[in-house]
Amino acid sequence: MNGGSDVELVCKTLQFEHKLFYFDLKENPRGRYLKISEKTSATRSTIIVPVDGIVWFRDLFDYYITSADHDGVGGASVSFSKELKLETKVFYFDVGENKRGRFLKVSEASVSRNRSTIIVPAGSSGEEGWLAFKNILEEILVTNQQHMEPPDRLPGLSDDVGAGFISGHSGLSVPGPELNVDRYVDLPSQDEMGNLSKVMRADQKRFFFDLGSNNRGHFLRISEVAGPDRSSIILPLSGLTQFHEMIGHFVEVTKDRIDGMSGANVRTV
DNA sequence: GCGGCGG
Repeated sequence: MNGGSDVELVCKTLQFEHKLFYFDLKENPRGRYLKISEKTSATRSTIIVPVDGIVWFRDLFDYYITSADHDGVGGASVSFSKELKLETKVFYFDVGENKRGRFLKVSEASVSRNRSTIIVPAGSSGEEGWLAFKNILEEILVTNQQHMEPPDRLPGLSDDVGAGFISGHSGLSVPGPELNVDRYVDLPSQDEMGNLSKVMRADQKRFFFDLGSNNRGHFLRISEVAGPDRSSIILPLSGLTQFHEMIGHFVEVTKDRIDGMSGANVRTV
């Protein structure tokens, strides 16, 4: 509801069948987001996607396009439902079919707002609608990365996932197809956030966890050190909660195999 | 000249 103050960075429209989709990449002090609205003559509905989610939307559309191709057209309607958790929101992707054709329903559920939904028709001869939609997302991703480097990173940590959009460096912490791990690794500028380092061992291996930051934002570096070699993964803090859930998932799934061993050899440096 | 079963 905060009208006006948000800057529009990119505006695109897609007309498909009798719907008109608006894509507005906008920015406000909390970060960037993509507003996607679907407009028909009587109806307008909107979902708000945090910048970091655009790449996932692109991938999901791609997924539905390719898996629909791979699958026979006609026949039983496939319903691969997926859900995408971004910050405080959950987006649900569902394919459906009725007499009008196949469609992809994307709905956003967030606290304190009623669920909003956009529905993207697949098209009559394949998945042209989804394809066109994906292409727009692609263009927006490119524009966001190339021409629109955010000015200055805002101060403050953004691992508070309850707070809404992450600040400042949003567009650059996207775990996109070309995540530049090297760039992160070689610009350490470490420890301006505190002494938060931990080490753990598993079997013969040692793993270091280090919070760090560079001009692109804050991150957690997890390194496996073997002799002179160190290999790391660099996790933007915006992904930390999701990472945690991932680990939790696998802990759960492998529970019976690792019972009694957890936590035995973790210590703080 | 459309239309999407959830509440």
